[in-house]
Amino acid sequence: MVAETVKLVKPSHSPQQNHLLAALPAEIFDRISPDLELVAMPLGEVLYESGGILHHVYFPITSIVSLHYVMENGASAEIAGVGNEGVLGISIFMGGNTTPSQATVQTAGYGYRLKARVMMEEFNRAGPMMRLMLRYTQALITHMSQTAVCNRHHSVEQQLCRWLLSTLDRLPSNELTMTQELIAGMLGVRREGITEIAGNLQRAGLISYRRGHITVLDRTGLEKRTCECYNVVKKEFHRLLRNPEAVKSFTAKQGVGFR
Amino acid sequence: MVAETVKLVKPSHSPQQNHLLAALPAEIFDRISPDLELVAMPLGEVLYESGGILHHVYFPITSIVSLHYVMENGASAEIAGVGNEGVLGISIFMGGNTTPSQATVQTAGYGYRLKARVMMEEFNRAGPMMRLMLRYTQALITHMSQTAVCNRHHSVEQQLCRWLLSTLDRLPSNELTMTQELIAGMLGVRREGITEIAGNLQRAGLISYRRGHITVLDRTGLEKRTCECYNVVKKEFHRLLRNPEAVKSFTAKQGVGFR
DNA sequence: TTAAATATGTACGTTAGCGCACATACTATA
DNA sequence: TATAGTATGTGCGCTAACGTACATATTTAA
Repeated sequence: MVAETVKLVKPSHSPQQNHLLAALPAEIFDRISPDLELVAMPLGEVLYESGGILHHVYFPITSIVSLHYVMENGASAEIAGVGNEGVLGISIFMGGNTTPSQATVQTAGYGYRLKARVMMEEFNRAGPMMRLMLRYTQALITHMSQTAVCNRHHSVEQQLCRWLLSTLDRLPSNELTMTQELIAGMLGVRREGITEIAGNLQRAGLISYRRGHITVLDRTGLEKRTCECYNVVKKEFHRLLRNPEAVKSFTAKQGVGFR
Repeated sequence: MVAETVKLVKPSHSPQQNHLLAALPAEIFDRISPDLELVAMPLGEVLYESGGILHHVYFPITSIVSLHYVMENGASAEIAGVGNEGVLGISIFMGGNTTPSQATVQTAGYGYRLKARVMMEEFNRAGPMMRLMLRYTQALITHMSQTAVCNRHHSVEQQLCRWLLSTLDRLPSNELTMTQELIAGMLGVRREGITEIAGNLQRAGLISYRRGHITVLDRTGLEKRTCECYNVVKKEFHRLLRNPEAVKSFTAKQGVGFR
């Protein structure tokens, strides 16, 4: 009873909060778990620079990281976001050890990291860890592809709704701590554009916000205003990482949670 | 002498024309080569539909295939192009066996295909074939990422130049057989826009074209007009698939050609 | 040789989003 | 509680790209 109270007051972090780690068969999880290192991931921290060598893979649990590319003129655009459903540093096992894109913490929080060497040892067993990582990478490819299409064809309003929804999917509450300036940077659009659209959404009763905080009031309403891209990506993550059939192929135990 | 003439008149197709196949160590190539099937890939052929199950991987040699997503309203946009430097059907080994995107032949030609089962047998040896495929996938991820960024920030003229250059990189001559309508479809823009820009490029002496054919006259000129994306992707392919260090890790013999 | 189909050219009004210049409001710290 | 720093609001002209509607070439098939 006492222990339970303590848990409630100070909920301890657990690797299981990351859906990929949670999906590993016990045997594998136990093998890597001594090497899992809980790390704080403060807002703005750069996990890896463009072209920089990666030393760890990161499994976010309460943080969200943005994969983006910074152009020569300083402008940038998000390629994909990664939260508790995923992992950062795929180029470690895919090969090359570095990418032209950058990874920056977009929502502060915690995550677990694993030394590149440890990940590679496990990956090279060519077992469940490898299959899980490749499946996640395939899902990430869908995410990136859809971002490309979305950037081409959809309005900033649709994209903002999509971004809000997918960020929400990775958070425990319905409040995001995020300035409009930061969101504009993610989407690669003007801050003023976000201000205007956020105002519209607020007037429509879908969100409410104050300086640096956005609360989603009507999720369904946002889903109505966003483009098909949100659902395409969500369904594909679900299919690849939770679907029973898919899961059977890498572990007989359980799938990867994805709300 | 006679044989040589015959060769010149009717140059036979060879799996080595695909840079990935050419990069495989002899032992592995010999093992899969009986299963490599030369196939014609006519313009417009759909290699796989959105959501359709893949039965083969395709290694283009003279053809170019466009990976694109078709939206609910029928509009579409290219995510990446794949020619003799690559392979189609990565979701076979990445997992999931299907993707929301579609693959359509954009430039008619030939390619070799391999049954999914054969590819998987080789991939599952977790040797050079696996590492080569993962490295290629990593390069493709960069390509897709850059497409997303490019769609967000760069002008249609820059994107057209980029598209012409990367298509040229996969062809033996400097002439593309391609209507403006098709190009517009690839880029996901209006046909009239392409007409106008192509006119500009022609007046500037960079290209010349007639109904369904475009000849690049001044490659350097196009490179000056395109955005950084072209070079980012090109360098990354080179680094991942030709760089000696990279190559050493999957074969002691040779790298993957990429002009 | 003609007709039909397809490809390219041109024009014109519309619009989403940009760049810039500020005004206003909130928040933290002195 | 003043002040500086940061976030948000608003307006305005500008431009790239869009949608639409045709005109004019060029190729293929009848």
